[in-house]
Amino acid sequence: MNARDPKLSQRKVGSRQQIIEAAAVCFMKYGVEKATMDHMARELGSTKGRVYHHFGSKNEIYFAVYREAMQFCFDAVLPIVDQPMPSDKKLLEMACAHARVMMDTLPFQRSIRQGVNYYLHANETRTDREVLTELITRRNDYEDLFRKVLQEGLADGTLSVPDVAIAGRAILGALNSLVDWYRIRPEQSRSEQMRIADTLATTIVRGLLA
Amino acid sequence: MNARDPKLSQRKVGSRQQIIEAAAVCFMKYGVEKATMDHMARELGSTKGRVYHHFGSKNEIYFAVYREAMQFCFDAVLPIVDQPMPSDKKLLEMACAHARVMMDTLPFQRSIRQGVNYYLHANETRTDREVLTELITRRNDYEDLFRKVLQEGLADGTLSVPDVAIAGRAILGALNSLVDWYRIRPEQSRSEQMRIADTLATTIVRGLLA
DNA sequence: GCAAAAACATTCTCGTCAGTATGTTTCTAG
DNA sequence: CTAGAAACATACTGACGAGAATGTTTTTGC
Repeated sequence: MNARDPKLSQRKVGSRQQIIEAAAVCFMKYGVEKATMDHMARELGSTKGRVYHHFGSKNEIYFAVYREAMQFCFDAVLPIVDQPMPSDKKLLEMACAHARVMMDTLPFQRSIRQGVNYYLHANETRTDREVLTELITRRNDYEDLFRKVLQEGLADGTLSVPDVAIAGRAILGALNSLVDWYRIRPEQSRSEQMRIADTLATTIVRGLLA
Repeated sequence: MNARDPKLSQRKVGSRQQIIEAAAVCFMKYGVEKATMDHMARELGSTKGRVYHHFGSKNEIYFAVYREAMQFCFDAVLPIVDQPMPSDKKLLEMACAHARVMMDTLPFQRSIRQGVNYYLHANETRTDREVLTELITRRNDYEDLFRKVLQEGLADGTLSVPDVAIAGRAILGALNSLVDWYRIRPEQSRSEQMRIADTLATTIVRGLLA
């Protein structure tokens, strides 16, 4: 499973990371709530003790998964935002990048989309709620990237929508739906994956009319 | 809560229906998994006994909620499908109707979107799995309504998409996202609700380009 | 008006799972 | 080589919730 890294300055970090990935897989496999600490441990070929050594609670793990999921998104989309480009083209590229991230990091994205609602109504501790709202804020910042480009598009005349907020929801709704219906198929080539992302993004941006 | 119906020819049916509605509300309020039988009973101003008199298990209730949620969708969209109309216009109307149903029956729709993943990986009984796959089939039939109109639109030249399956996913993904971000506001007028549905549907169909 | 059946209430059991306590191994510094 | 700390493993507990068992009331057929 883990190649013995001789330069283990931080064995700890590596182990933590392994746990986060195993958790994401379990969240996807069993559902966020049904996934137990023992599931994660087994996924790691290990035991609960290890998990609780690095994380204080199941919530804490979920939050870590959430944080990383969002990071994946930012890493993929932010570089595009910074490029000088007509807004319509930029939006298309961002949408495409987002779609690709959804597929590439499916366990993470699936987890956070399942879990938010769960953790929202839970009677967590004060700090838990604080962390959660922080993460939601971060997600909001991410979605703002799309809304901002829409706004720019209205200004420079390359885009046209009746309502930026609703259009933003539509875009992300369509893109995020990938985590519900996309299934990883081993025989599916990378280029086929790209085609799906591209087709989806294009369809959303240019609409359905002839 | 419930207006005493003097013409209680079927008290049973009424009681069952009450339970289903209460369950939907609880599923939304607490999340599908966290919602307990006691929650539902309390929502009804009653006890678990009543619930278990009408339903054999929590799963059974969830399935009933699912069934009804789908029925709402069919009832809203099927009449439009049968009307003679250019495909582009028909698609727009269907999308708009679907959006309205999402808002009007929010507790139901939210419940089923949360729960599917949950119940998918669960180690239910044989019949539970059968019922679930039947419901999923039904949902698929529903989504086919949209794909079929897309296909028609390709034929009659009013619509144009690179991939019908993906376009269908995009439409429904965008529309269904409503249950995630739409919040019922008492001060919000019905017409404002309609505007949201209309704007969303229009945005999806005609795209974002200027 | 009266059985008996349906509708509902109350109490208990039993399994599950997050979290804890404590034991054991592996690393690291001196 | 060795003490102590970090990284794990193992065994346990405590709470909670689904569903069953059982008791009580209300409805309906005759």
